[in-house]
Amino acid sequence: MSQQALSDAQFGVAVLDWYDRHGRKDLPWQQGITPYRVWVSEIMLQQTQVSTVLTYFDRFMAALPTVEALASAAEDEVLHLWTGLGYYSRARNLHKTAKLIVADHAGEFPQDVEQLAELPGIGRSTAGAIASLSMGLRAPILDGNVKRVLARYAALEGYPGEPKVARQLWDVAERLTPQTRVNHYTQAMMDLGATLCTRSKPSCLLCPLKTGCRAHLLGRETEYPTPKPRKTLPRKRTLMPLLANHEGAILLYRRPPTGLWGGLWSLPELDDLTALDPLAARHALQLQQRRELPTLTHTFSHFQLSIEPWLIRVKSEVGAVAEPDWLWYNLATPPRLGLAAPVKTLLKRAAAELNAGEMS
DNA sequence: AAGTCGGGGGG
DNA sequence: CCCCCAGACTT
Repeated sequence: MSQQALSDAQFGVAVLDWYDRHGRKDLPWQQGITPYRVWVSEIMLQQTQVSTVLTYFDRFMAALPTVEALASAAEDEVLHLWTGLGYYSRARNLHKTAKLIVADHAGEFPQDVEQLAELPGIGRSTAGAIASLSMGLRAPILDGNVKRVLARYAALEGYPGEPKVARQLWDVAERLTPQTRVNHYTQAMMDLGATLCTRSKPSCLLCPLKTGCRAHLLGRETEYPTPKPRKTLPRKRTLMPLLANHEGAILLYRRPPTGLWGGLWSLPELDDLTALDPLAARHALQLQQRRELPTLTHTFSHFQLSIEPWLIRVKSEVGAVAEPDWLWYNLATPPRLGLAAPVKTLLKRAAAELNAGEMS
């Protein structure tokens, strides 16, 4: 295998070869394959992990072995068989579709992706899965596994939930789907995503696509696909006192080596002003004038921090700060040390405030 | 484009 | 705790 990107044809060959060696072939819905069995399994597997579906599929098929049996079953019976699986509209749509197939299609599934996708509960991806897995039709799928494989293979930027990105993914999926053995190809793509190309810690060294995978070549596998953008980040607030002594120095402490702002020097964090007294006592400080500065908002990847800074004049005994991991940060002759970004901003503001105070 | 539907597994 | 899972449908 060359170290260059794979051609579309080579992609299909690599995937099919991997399927022959490592693809899953023993799942219940892979035995005695019919459109009905594949359909039921695909609906169950929507947003539901294989291990969960395993405990439902056989029982459902034993109770309702044919589309006719399902069509004539009571809805209560269908929902009973679905109990615990969640997303119960899937069961209701399953029932509806069974009735439609019996009534309008003589009990036979439409041999056509577009018609399949018109049925209740069957979208484009599920239609592609039914068509390819049970009918041998050349149709792409795009479930969570395949999205991940393709987004990494093409190093496709953007959240797949955006229509523009989804369209690009479908284009890639369409282009890479081979002309033959589409059933094995479809199964292999899902298996790749489920077993090797996992969300975290993917097993790239075992992957048949590693020589052509752009994300892997960039060493950025886990950066694709772009995760769902968090809408409203959790909000937290904190009060940061800028304790300024008479030499124009601010009290900082060093954060623990790991975690947020690990090892950086930062301002103390308090829930409110009442927490100030213990802090002052701890460092032998006499609190004097204090004034609130404008609130500063800092956004982390996982939450938004609202910082309420207070500039507080203090009188300290000489050499009072004896504890390790605390220091007086002299604004006039700043030492070279790591500062959290908002802390740096606040120190700058404090310096301006203190200078202005002296001039007035 | 965003919200809804659900229970379970994994980090 | 949060995110995600063989998505589809509604608003």
